[in-house]
Amino acid sequence: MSDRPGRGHSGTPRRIPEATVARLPLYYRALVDIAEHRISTVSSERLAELAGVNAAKVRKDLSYLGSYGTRGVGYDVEFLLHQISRELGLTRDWPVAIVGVGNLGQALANYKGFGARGFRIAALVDADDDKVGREVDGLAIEPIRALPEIVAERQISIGMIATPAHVAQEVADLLVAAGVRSILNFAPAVVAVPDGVSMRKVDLAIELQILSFYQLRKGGPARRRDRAATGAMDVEEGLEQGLDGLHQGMAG
Amino acid sequence: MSDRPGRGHSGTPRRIPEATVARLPLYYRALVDIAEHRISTVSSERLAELAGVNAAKVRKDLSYLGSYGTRGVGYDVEFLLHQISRELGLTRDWPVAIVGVGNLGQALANYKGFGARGFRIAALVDADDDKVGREVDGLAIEPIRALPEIVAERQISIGMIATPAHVAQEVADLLVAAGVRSILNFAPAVVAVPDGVSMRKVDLAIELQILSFYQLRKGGPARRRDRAATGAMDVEEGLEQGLDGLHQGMAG
DNA sequence: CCCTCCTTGTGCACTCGCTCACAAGCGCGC
DNA sequence: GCGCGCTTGTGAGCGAGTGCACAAGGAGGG
Repeated sequence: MSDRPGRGHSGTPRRIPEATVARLPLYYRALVDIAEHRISTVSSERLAELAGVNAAKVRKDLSYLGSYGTRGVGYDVEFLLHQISRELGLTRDWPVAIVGVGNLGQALANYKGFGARGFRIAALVDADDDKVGREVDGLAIEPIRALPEIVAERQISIGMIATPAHVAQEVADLLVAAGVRSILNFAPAVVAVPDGVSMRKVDLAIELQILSFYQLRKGGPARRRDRAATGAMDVEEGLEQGLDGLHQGMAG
Repeated sequence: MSDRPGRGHSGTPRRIPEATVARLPLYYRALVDIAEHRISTVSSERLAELAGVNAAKVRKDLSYLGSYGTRGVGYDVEFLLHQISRELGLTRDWPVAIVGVGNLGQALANYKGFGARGFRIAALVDADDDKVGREVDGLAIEPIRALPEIVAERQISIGMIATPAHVAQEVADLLVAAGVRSILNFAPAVVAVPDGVSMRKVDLAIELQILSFYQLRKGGPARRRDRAATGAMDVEEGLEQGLDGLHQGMAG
């Protein structure tokens, strides 16, 4: 791993395309799996398979980070894992605040998949005074008027909006005013943020509508279901053993 | 996504680009808002503003559906609403099955935003026999081995995977084998489906990692927070009234 | 009936991302 | 030491999506 050819400066080596950034977490996840199997080297082809993308894309994506592979051999799993972690900021602690502790907010607070990657729920905030003081997963719900102090004192960098749609913009404004620069919006509403603030949105209803669009073009929901010609029997034969596996594994 | 949008030549007037399909739900939502205000006509510019996109894009997107506008006037709100509803299949009933009734599955089952658009939770399925029989939001949890009958009898067309990652592929196979052709995957795992089955995924951890990537490039989480030069005071002045509004509106 | 105003619909140029194909380069065996 | 096989890294071509700018064309007033 000799130093990168070209500018070996502490800043960004190259500009990483947005599409690549969105795939880095997939590679990260695949690499964690591989590392757990005590495998020390992985090819772009194998990594592509595990991440559900194509091999050329993997190579090009990884080349944006630097020349971390060895021709004829592949990528060192641990080293690549470290590089991607560093690039994504997964070596740090990222305190997160959840605004709106309804169904979704509670589910997010209880979700165990975050902490492992360094995303730690550091605050639960709600405007409903009846909810304030209640605990969810060991964390007390706090009033939204305390947001500025909470954000400042706990160094909160990411805010999640899990409120009804009609207050999403107000909540976003409050988060921005408090100093939050990254927002993940779960409310089904268009939310604008000023320059310098990142916003991503997750909208379940939209995903369903996209699915229903394509399902319509397949013959609609009422049409008689004919087996897909390819692979139907394979899947069906795997059904029994699938059930066995599920009973052990699926904890919800 | 796995299925190519262009393949079915069953009477589609034009092929609608995938990017446009993904925006139709935004227009739909904006139009519903407009219709509630008793406004009968809307321009592409106004619609763009409400949907959070650019006006030329709105016009091009809508032109794929047909020439539904009137030059010099705009679009008829009710008519356009009807056309988009029809295109997205929102005039129909779409029974949905949720597999995996943990935190996320329960939150999805309780979420009220679906039914209004025709997406009705018709089944809750889990592999854990201790959960079977319990009710969530008035719907009993059923054993996963009953999935084939459930899907067939209730005409279920969409399946949501809300299980742990390591069983997501098995659950997807079971859904496909049972006849489901549209899947929304919430499990943080790569899931492959055969041709003819649509799959979309929602991964909260990935969204957070993307946010943290960009936040790192802004100066990182530990840096002292300096107010954004532009607009900071405006936002802050709006803070008090924002709180007032929130107390009335935010029900969580 | 015509003219003007307004907004739609779209041709065009540009950017971004994807895929292919292949040269470059590393390790290993002979 | 040398070639051989394997895998990376990347240049080039291509297709999708975006935004501009403008022609096309209703509506309404004079």
